[in-house]
Amino acid sequence: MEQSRLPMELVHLLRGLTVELDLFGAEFAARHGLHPTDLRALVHLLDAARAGSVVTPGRLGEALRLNSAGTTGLVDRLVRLGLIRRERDPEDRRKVRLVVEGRATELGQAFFGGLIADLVTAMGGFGEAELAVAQRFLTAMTDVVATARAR
Amino acid sequence: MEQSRLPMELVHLLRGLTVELDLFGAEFAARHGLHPTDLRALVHLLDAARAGSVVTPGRLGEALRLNSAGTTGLVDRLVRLGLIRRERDPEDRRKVRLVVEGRATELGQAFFGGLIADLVTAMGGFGEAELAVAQRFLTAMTDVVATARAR
DNA sequence: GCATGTATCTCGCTCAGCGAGAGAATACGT
DNA sequence: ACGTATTCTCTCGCTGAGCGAGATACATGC
Repeated sequence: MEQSRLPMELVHLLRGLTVELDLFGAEFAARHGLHPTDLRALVHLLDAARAGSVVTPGRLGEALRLNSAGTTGLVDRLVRLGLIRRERDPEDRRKVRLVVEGRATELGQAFFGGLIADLVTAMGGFGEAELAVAQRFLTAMTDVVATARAR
Repeated sequence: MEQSRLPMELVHLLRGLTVELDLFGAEFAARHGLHPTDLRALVHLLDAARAGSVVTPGRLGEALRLNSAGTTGLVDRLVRLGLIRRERDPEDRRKVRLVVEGRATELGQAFFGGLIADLVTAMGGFGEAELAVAQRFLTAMTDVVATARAR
């Protein structure tokens, strides 16, 4: 029988949170007729669009750990759903730019909008200093996972 | 141009953390020749085993959002990998008990062991009061997601 | 006993993703 | 310039995870 310690409880909380977020995403995806991978791609594309960076099939596939054949299939699906369109890069005509359509932004808003608002509201129950602690904590944990992954 | 606020930064941190953890899991799974679903199932089975509760194909499929056909296939894979075995429930002979083998526990240890140790070490950089804040924060965020999911 | 319900499995199918490699455009060495 | 290597994307054929429909076996209420 091991003693109940705070760190282990926190580990389980972290895992539980990711499980909930994954399920939330999976259920949202299913409700909108797209696959988990499609949603992950959408998130990546919207992030890039907000950051103003160009996404090509190659970069998208790399981010999602798909090979080129799978990536082509994914992009085909997103195009068929009217979420993105292909555009030849005039600078390097081997490349294809993936441009997000209005529908994609709307869908992203529907996905994140409500949840983000709820999360921010819940953060209202914490003081500025406490949120700063949470920030430091999350950053530290993310770094640990990223480092472990790199190994 | 919106002002940069702490809550939004925290939302992004939460998302980034789940992405890292998902990738960590996916890469571990690939390295051991199993699919993301198999790993999710393994985690669920080990959790249940630790809690001393019985898992049937029905319960497992429900937890993973698979239908009965997919669940049978999943269980077949795990059996073939030597991670679990089927056992008829003597109380209700329609049911099958999924019993984890030693290999499964070892694999779970290999998956979680190192990461958990690193996470706990990183938590050493925080005071008791700070960890308590992190705990309250994570609990609140998990509740928000769970509630949003239930809607 | 018979109908109804529950737990699991079988069958046939769809389609996401893989490996291999082709096609098209660019970069580079000489 | 010119052929060769490299880069980016797409095509083809295939495997297998997961689905819908339904079969099978056991349990339970009338």
